[in-house]
Amino acid sequence: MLSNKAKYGIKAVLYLAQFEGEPVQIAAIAETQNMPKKFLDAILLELRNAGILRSKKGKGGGYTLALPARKITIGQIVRALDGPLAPIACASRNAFRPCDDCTSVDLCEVRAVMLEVRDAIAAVLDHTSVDDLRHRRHQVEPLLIYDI
Amino acid sequence: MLSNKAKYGIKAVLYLAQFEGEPVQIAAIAETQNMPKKFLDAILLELRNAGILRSKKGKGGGYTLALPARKITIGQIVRALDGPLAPIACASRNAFRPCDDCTSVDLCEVRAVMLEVRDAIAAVLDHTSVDDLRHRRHQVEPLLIYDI
DNA sequence: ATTTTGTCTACCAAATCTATAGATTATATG
DNA sequence: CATATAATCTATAGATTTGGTAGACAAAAT
Repeated sequence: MLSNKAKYGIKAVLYLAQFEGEPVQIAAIAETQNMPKKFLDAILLELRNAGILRSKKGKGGGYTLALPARKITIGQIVRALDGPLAPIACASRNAFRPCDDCTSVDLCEVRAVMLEVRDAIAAVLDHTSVDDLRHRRHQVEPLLIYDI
Repeated sequence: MLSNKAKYGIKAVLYLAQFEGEPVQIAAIAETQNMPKKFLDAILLELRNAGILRSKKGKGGGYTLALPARKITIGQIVRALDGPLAPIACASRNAFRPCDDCTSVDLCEVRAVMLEVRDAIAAVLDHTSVDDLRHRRHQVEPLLIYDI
């Protein structure tokens, strides 16, 4: 599940990517992107602490990307704000934690599928950069094509 | 995110699949599978209402699969218990709902990636049946292979 | 020194998750 | 019919997470 926090975070980074290097203030992002300013405060701070953004205080300050847009993946942003991508902790590759009720981690069928799911999610999010997303054709295909 | 509810639900269905047609009582599932009985009560009821399980009251009663195990997918179970697979409502194909803060659904980049994610998740869960999972070799590959 | 802008600490309301308790209803069997 | 069995329904409740808000503080530019 993608929280509002992560959604705002992605949108904010996407917005920042438009201003190569030039600092943008929180207030400007909040207004143009339609997000609560104070909430965005905390989000941008987390992204800064994760090394995705850079900040500058005082007049003329604001936030910028800490890396080129093609080096920042959506996966990094989501992980920084929502934690591991895996649907369940025992299926996480970077933050594994066994279930309390599980007798055998290795034989758990639920874990087996959820590992596949986590890999499928990571395959998408870790291979989509902010730059990719910005230049993507987002033509929405008719829903019927995908309904099985 | 997979809730405990859905995890218990999958495990319970998997367990039921071992007893072709023969009713199994909630208490028996709860004990052998290490789940809170009363919680499981509610879960099995939901799965019954979703047409995945069948129940029989009274002596000799219990729960059975309502369909052959190869006709029940993990996707069905998860949807019945946790709702839509999509990470965000605007990216759901069966339960679409636009975001409050979104100005243009069609042009939203977040939605575009999340649609891909939802398809990736569904591809796994809708193509894995209870039967598949039961007979799967669940050898766990070394984690390193998948770390990119 | 003052203004601007990010940073930090605390707090809070609402929703969701994870159950639990207890009464009730249907079914099989003697 | 009486009884035991097992699912079902209703109600409630604690814990955690989500989605914020308020206000003081710190750094930088002018």
